[in-house]
Amino acid sequence: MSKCEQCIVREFSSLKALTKDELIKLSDCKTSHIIKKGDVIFEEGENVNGIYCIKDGVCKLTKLSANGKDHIVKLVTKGELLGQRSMISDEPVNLSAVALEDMQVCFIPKSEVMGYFDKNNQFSMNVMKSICGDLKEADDHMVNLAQKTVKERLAETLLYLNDTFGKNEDSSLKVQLSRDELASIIGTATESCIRLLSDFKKLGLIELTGKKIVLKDINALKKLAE
Amino acid sequence: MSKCEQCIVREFSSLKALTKDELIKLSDCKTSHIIKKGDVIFEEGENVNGIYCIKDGVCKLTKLSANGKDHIVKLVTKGELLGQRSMISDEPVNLSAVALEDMQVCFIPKSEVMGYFDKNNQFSMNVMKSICGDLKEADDHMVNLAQKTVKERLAETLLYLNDTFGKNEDSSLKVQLSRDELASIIGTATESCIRLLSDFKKLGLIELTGKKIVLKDINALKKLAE
DNA sequence: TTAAAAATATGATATTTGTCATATTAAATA
DNA sequence: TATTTAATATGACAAATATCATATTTTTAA
Repeated sequence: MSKCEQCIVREFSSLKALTKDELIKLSDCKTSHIIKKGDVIFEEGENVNGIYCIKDGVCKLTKLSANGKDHIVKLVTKGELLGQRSMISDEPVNLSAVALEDMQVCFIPKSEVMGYFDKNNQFSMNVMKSICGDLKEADDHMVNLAQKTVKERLAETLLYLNDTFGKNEDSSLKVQLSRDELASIIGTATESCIRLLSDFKKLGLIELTGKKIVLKDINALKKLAE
Repeated sequence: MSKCEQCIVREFSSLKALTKDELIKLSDCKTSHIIKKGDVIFEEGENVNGIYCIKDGVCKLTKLSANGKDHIVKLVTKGELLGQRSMISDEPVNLSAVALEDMQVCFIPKSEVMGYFDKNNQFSMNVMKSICGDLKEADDHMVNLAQKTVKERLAETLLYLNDTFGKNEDSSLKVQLSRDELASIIGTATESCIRLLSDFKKLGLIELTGKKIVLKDINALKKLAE
């Protein structure tokens, strides 16, 4: 079993506050998992009873809406934690987590994590800050959904994917989303999303090759996103 | 200066975890304020450096969008706290707070509150749970904005106002919002909001008398909201 | 490899929502 | 109270977006 001490998740997440002793104990109680693209890590309504550390890969957090469609609330990538809100609220998770690519994750049981809250104030503060960051992001996202047009949201989302997850060697966006998934981030019909991508292509803003998307004119996209 | 011990805010908020000693100290360092309807408590981008306790009244939390319109992210009422996220993140507030009716609030400086985090674990957990609740609410709200029609969102918002803030003796909604404010909760143009209210009235779902709104057919509204 | 299934693309059209113009009513204030 | 200003209301129209149909391409799996 791999040690937690040099893990990328420890480096970037709230877990960076853990002491040597806490890390050794953590190494013993965690379980490692390989998740295949498309696999469900947990589903809305489930009792997860712990948190997941993402060692590698990206997943989407989705919520089923009343009309039966999934909405993608957030993308989460390596170095980040999953399931904190649910653990703290002591409630079932309110979102589903599905792998967008092959992933490596570790699971830490709730009993272990709750101990850190009691004994390690810095850890508590880190978790709080991380959740506060999510909340601020959610507020921003909300206002965008309420006030911006679909075109603006698409441009913004493409820029976000570029900034957050970077590019492949062929300079296409690293995170590959289906048109359907892209539509469910920006909150529109799949056809509308496809149509706007075609428009962007015709305007020379992007290049489309199968699922691959290359951003050709970042400045123009920024203007479109306002 | 009034004591914090019997205050409604202490009863319902994270502050319920404070000890007798902490409460006595708190009574000394807090400042009380009367806020008039329409007054700004704080503005997006400001450094607040503490939290507000709402003893009485309701306020709106708004965020300016790129197109210059305000969006109402959340309504906050007596017994609740304001400014927690900003204080924990150590950032300017990301939302403005404006009184919807006359309010009584107390301000507790950051230095005082941060001390509780170090010494009182139950207080920390309470704050975390409260912010986690906000985050879950924000996720729900986000999906509604992305997936529901304006009509569905209006019906849902009317029901929410009824459930959360209750009715006056004349059975009209207690929180009085202008059509403009209502529109900026549901994320639509003021005229569209007005038009849909008229439709609801014609269908016998609500009654309109000036600013007053009476819900006549809750079940039909529930069906409309899905 | 080939057939079947799924994803992407595009046209035609309907519906929803926004915008602008203009009444009408209510509220503020001189 | 009278006058001004702001809020509410409604019509006419334009723009944005969704829906349905269908073609094309890509992916999956027999």
